[in-house]
Amino acid sequence: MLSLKKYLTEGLLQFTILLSLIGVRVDVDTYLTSQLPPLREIILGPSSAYTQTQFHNLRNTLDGYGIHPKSIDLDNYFTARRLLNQVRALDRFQVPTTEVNAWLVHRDPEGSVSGSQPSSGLALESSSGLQDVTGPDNGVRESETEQGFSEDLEDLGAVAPPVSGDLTKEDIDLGAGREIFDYSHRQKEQDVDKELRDGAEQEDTWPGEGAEALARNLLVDGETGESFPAQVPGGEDQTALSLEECLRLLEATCPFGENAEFPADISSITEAVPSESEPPGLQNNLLSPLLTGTESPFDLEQQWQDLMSIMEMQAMEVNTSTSEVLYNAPPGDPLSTNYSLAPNTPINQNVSLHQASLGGCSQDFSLFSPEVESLPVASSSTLLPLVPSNSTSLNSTFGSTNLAGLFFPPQLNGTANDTAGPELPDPLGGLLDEAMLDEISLMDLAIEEGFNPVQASQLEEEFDSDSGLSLDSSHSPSSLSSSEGSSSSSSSSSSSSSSSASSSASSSFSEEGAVGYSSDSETLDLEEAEGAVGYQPEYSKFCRMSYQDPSQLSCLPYLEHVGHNHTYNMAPSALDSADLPPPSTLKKGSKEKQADFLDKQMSRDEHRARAMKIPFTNDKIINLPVEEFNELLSKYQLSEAQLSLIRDIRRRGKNKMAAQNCRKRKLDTILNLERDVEDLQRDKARLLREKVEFLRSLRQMKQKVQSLYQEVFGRLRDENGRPYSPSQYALQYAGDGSVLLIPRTLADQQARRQERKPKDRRK
DNA sequence: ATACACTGTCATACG
DNA sequence: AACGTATGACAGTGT
Repeated sequence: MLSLKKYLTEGLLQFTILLSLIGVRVDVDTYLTSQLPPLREIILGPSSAYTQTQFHNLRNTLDGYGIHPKSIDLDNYFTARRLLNQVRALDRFQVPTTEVNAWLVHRDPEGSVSGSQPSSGLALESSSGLQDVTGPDNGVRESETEQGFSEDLEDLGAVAPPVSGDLTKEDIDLGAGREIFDYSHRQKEQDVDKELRDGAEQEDTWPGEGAEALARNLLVDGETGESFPAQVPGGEDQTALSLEECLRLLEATCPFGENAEFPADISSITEAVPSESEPPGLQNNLLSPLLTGTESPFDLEQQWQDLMSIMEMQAMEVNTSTSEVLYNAPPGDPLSTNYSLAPNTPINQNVSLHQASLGGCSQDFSLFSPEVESLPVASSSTLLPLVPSNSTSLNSTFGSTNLAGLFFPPQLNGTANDTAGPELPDPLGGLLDEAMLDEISLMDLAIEEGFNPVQASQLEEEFDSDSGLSLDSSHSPSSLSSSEGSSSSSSSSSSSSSSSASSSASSSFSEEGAVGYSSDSETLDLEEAEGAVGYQPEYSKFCRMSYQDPSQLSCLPYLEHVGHNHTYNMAPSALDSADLPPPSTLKKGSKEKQADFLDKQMSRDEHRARAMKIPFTNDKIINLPVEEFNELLSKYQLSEAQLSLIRDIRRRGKNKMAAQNCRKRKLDTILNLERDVEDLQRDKARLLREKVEFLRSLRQMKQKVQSLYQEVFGRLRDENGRPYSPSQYALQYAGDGSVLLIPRTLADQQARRQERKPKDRRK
């Protein structure tokens, strides 16, 4: 049995977790959050397999239920609902569109800078770029809750615009970003404002600088502003910049923890470098191969599914972070934001800013590689609209290549500079505005529904119904139970004492014979046993006293032993009315009603005890420790029938409490499971977000490397002052940090070797 | 009248 | 062995 139980328990738990992880969460949720009735059925009903779970295990931890779990849960849910509403309200009203706009603006310069001009990008990254980046990120994140899935969105969205520009930013995101999440909203706003200003400034300044100027900056160290002479192993010293230095800088800017891959990737650049295309087409080739190269490692479909699941799961987090999440990161957004430049598109105002930012970005990029962009861009632009429906296409998008393309604003498609700007926001905006928003709102509703209204109401019901139970405790003169059962075990104290106390209280007013159970076989014996004990008079007195003022009794616990009355649980009125004809018919009516009512609340055992004239309360019978209980019994001369009844009462009473505890435990277990599932889903979503972030960062790093590579390679000149053909030569990043210009064939061979290595590792 | 939920009780197993 | 507890199953009751 034990093993079976364990098996069931673990199995069910695992199954539940599996379900949640697989994405079946909905079912669980509906069950747990919005379908309490089924739960109850599970709990109470025959569908016990589920409940079988860890009750034994829980026993230890759940022991000592002082409070009814239902009530607790109800409280939690109501609180949660209230908070959720507040959060939502906050969301609706407090998230200014300007924030988003600001963010976009801010991003704009960065993206353009980094994307188009590697050298300048470096400088920016190291200095202002970094700061800017961190600022916006913080701001965005601040708006989100700690674990808000929006975090994901914002990160993606925020990062996306900059394109390949900020590795440092990425690093920041990945590294410190988590801790920043808790920033206050206010701070965020401030940051946003600041960013806005910065962005505006940058926008102003950037246009002024021509492509040439930017290109010149290539050799400038971002930090020192120092320029480096380039030295090429081949003896072509004409190159003005030091490849090593460039790469070193590049490396420095990419402190990624995952950079274990980095060197390989860089070296793979050589492979990626287009061999056939001439300088004009070079860049084009360069980009695509490099990006595509990374695609293989990741299962695109899986990632897409992950993203989808993120969106779903993030809904769970909404409970706590609904507002920002919903606002900034619509369920469908993670993807769209990831791959698109307009993460916050839902807000229409963003469009203009987007356009501006994108324009700049595209411009810069175009400067760098006008023709090349067509590849990635095309894929991205076409894919973006498909985001919602076309998984495969998205999958491809998710791949490094497409992602890269996504990062490059759609406008980049060849024309870039002027035209690109305005177009970008629209498609995305349309997606986000309509489908995404709808989805968001639906999710929002679903979340709310699932969590609050239904559950809360049902819990409420439970509570009410349960209050029947708790009623006992509330009604019961606590003093009675406490005093009488003073030494009783703590475990049984609350519920048992309450019930018994209530019964006694009600009994005080109940009238004999009014109860349907009076016909019990046991009652028949009562008459005989009646005479067994002879203190009726005093008992009745005390009994009345106790019922009239329970506290009194509690103050005088010893009195119980003195004035025991078989009819302890009979109300004074009950005694009178039952034994004697009602003195006055006027009073009788109201009294009878009252008595009936209270009588009905008396348990069967109480009725029986009363009928059998048991000289002490059921509470005592049930809750007294064995020793005291036996002691109590020994004090009275009780008939066999009475003793039997007392023992039954004790047994039943204890079992009753046990049953109540058992049911509470069941409910708690289910609720805990629910929470666990939610937590797991949250964790999963978080991990997926992180994964996405890493992938994105990786993409960006590769893009950056690619662009730097292009820059460096493009500046190399042979002895005759002619540029090297990318088809014949490639730059190779050596392990010692040096960069070599080697023949293409050699580079390809090396690249292939490196490709095989990881594969072998996997195997 | 029926279904459902809640509660109490019994039987049983376990510690 | 007695006692207490846990829990499935069933029945009674109320809605």
